[in-house]
Amino acid sequence: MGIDGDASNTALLLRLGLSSTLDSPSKPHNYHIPNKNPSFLKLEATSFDDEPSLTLGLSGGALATATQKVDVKPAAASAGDLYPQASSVTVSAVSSFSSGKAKRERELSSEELMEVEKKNNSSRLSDEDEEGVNGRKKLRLSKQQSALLEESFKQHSTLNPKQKQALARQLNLKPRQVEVWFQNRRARTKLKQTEVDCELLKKCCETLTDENRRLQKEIQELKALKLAQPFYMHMQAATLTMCPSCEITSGVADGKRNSNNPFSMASKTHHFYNNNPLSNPSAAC
DNA sequence: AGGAAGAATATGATTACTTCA
DNA sequence: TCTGAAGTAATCATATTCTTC
Repeated sequence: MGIDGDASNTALLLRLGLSSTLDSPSKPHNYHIPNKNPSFLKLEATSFDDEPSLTLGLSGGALATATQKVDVKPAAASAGDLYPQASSVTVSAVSSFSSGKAKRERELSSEELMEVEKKNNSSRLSDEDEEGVNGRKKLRLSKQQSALLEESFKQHSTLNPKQKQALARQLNLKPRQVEVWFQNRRARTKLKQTEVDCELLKKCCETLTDENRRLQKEIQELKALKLAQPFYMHMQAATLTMCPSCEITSGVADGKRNSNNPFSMASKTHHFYNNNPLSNPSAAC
């Protein structure tokens, strides 16, 4: 897939390049291509038809002065020998202007490339050489590598460049691979956490549903009680006015008020809910 | 054969730094 | 010299692809 994408980009850019004059790019230094917007790229490239700084000759190095990225290209090509999955090497002159590839080629610069070349005889190299350049080859991390990565991840879920380099050296991997591993690891962690949160919310939802059901039932019971209220209110008024221990004298008035407000829980609780007015009227006190 | 795991890739956003008018 | 705009590079999150088991 990635290769197809590269191919299409290549076709586009080559076409644009050929439509331009290949010599003397007039804006070699400041030319900027928004690598995240192909349509914009096309527009801008055509609008600069007479200033063809986008002519990325397939011969490679033709526009070596165009950008810093192009300077990296020969090194990237050598790295491509090591890492066949980076098949974009064949179109590196073009793809170096697209975000992902450009980044990777950037990463293969300087000391890393030296390191990569040092590793020419590593076991991984022989494996990848055998795989050829078609399609990407999936690396299988060894248990030791995974353990060390996990250990490192426990300490810090993100790496600074030095840590990344050191870890890559230690693991005999590319810094990019370490970076990718950490990115994926963070993503997996987040996914796991999301799943845990989801489970938690489900349980919470179930609890609330139960609670809601219980409260609905209670409402039904209260409504049923309310139907019988005239009888109870009558009793209540009489009882309250005669409460011997509290000597509540406002019973009648309160009783009237409460009868107008059947949801007055304080009075209801006092007289109906917590106590049986029929058995012991003064117990609530 | 089909699914899961996970490595790799693509893409967009953000930030810091540099350059230049 | 200061400043703001534009360009560049690095890094991250996220989504997706694709290989391997």
